[in-house]
Amino acid sequence: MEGNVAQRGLPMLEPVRHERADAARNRATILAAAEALVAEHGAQCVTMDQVARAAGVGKGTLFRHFGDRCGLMRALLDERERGLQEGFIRGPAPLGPGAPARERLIAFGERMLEHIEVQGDLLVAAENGAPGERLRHSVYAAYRAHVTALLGESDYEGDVDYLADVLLGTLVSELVLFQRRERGMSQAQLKHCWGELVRTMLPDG
Amino acid sequence: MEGNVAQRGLPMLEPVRHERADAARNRATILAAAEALVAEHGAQCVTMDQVARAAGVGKGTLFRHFGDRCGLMRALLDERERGLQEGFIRGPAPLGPGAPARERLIAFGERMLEHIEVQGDLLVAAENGAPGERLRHSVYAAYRAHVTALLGESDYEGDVDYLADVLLGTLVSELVLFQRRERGMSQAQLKHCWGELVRTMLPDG
DNA sequence: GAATTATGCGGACTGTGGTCCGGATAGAGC
DNA sequence: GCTCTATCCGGACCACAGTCCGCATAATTC
Repeated sequence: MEGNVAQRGLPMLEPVRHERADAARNRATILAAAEALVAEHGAQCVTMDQVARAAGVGKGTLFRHFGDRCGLMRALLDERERGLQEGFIRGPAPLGPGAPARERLIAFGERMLEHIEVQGDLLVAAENGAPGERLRHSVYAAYRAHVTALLGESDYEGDVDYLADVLLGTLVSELVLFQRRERGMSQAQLKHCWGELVRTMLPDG
Repeated sequence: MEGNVAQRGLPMLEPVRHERADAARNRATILAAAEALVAEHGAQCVTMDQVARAAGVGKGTLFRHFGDRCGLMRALLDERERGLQEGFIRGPAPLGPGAPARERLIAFGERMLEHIEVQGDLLVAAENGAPGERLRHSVYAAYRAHVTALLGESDYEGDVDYLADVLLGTLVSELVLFQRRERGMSQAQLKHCWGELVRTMLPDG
């Protein structure tokens, strides 16, 4: 697990002893097997036993590497999620720096909606853990920090931390998928509504 | 289960055959047992087997009456939740009719925050079901209809259905409990932020 | 390359939510 | 009261997430 933490770029106090070669091999095998199974059956329908069997690995190995089901799903999302964050932090405007905060925020939401469009079921599976776990997790913290920073740049006068939670609540994958699939809203509509929402909250720039 | 539906006041096409006496007795016994267990151990720590044993009833009975764990939790919340809805619909202003839409909306959120304060864990347990189930459920639909109606009364120009989801997303018990317990926000702070949020979205009355 | 140790492995095991179905029984009709 | 049937009951059963621990082995040290 520590090896994994190191790979994810999370803070660490001292060099983590590198993972044993067989462990690294197993992690890769598991991820590949899980990815294939998810692609074939959908994230909701893949069981941990299936993944273990497909990877030719014991269940214990699976859980030691990824902690729990959500951890495995997050690991599958990890690469693409890091790509997202790159775009927010260092990518071209309006997503990245260079545009006014309001435009960046709108672009952020639109990007997230696209992400949900593609990774929806996986996101739901990854967020579907113990109560509050989603909010405690570093991915949420990163998004929140980004939104909070943008709100701080703007001339919004209220509590930016609170508003960040409000805005991110709008982009919860469970909700967005519901709006898309069961309320029949198009992605364009959702993007438009998001834009209007942000414009209403941040009237100028 | 149909008997339950009738009790809850949901739409029904024709008179539901009344529930057998033993079934009604069992439902009451189960609810009493569940309430006691939840009061003692907290909703998260109560298992369905425990409830069945405490009620002196088979597991099958439990699940036939309440569908699943969330259903049982919802049933425990039911009475108080109906009280809430009464207050919104027919209670005194500013919660009920008589006040301007914006004031009613603010009062609505404050009332919900108080509800979460008291029933938090039970609410989380009740919402913690299959993905999207929460949103599909009639309780959410009722809240949403109420908020949508209030927004419709106001002079808000955007998509009121979308805004209703946004506002209700702010009042998700998982999020509120996180803000209260792990972010150290007071209830007064949350109420204040909610009020500011609504005032920002609906600048005039 | 032998000995030692930390790390990883596997799969049996547990706890829990949820299903199923043979048997019991309340209530209706007589 | 007797019969009949729709409804309900109970608990054995299943699926799945997650744990545990004795065994295997990669890495390290000499």
